[in-house]
Amino acid sequence: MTYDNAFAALADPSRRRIFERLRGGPLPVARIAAGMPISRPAVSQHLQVLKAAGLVSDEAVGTRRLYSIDQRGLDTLRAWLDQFWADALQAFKTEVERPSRTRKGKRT
Amino acid sequence: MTYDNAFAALADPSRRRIFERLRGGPLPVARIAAGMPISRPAVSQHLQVLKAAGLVSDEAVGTRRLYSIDQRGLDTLRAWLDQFWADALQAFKTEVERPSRTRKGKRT
DNA sequence: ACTTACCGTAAGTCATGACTTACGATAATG
DNA sequence: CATTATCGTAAGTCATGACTTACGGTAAGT
Repeated sequence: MTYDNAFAALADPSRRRIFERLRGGPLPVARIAAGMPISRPAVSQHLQVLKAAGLVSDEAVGTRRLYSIDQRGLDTLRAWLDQFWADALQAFKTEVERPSRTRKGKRT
Repeated sequence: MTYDNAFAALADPSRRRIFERLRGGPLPVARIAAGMPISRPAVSQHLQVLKAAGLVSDEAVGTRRLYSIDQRGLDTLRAWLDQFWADALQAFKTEVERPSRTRKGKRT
């Protein structure tokens, strides 16, 4: 249950952009920072936050450091959402089944 | 594509707690604020943020205001996550299929 | 009509965190 | 061995946003 960090991590636009950039596969830090409007140290700090949230993993390769997406964080988020999704369906179903003569019409 | 707001909204612990509290069905503001360590106006502000993110919807009932979970926000988040999930799988598969004779060994 | 209940908004305070520049550490290169 | 490349960390600045109290506005109750 570390979706606290996961949500907090993905709340920042720069961090989401970094994360999306890793979709194509592992990348070194300088490579990630290349297409971004912020400095390389800033990217490093963001990567640390993403790593702490279990969203990315790093691997030292020579003097470089390859970062890649870690599925564990994604799975955690998905589990949280799915739980909510099921509950929402349940609530909706309950409301629909109720006759509700005096209810105000809810659009779609 | 408003997952910007959705992630930012769920990044706050108080807001997640409010959101989780609505799993059981619609609730008035005072009722939500009852079990929380923050003031009622604070809860109102949080609800506004959640509403702007498409995560909750409100309905005026007399002098009260019932807030309930809006699936649209959840669907948006899920779509974003699923897209990532598919890409991660794709990248993994590609890497495995590559012979990689001159590659430096990647542990598992 | 007056009072009470329930809620949103305004204004102001204060902590968090997203940046920057500067520096040090390690590995490849010649 | 000296140099260069790549990166993480430290320290400091500055904006954002999460709270509070105070207030006004509408609907229900008597």
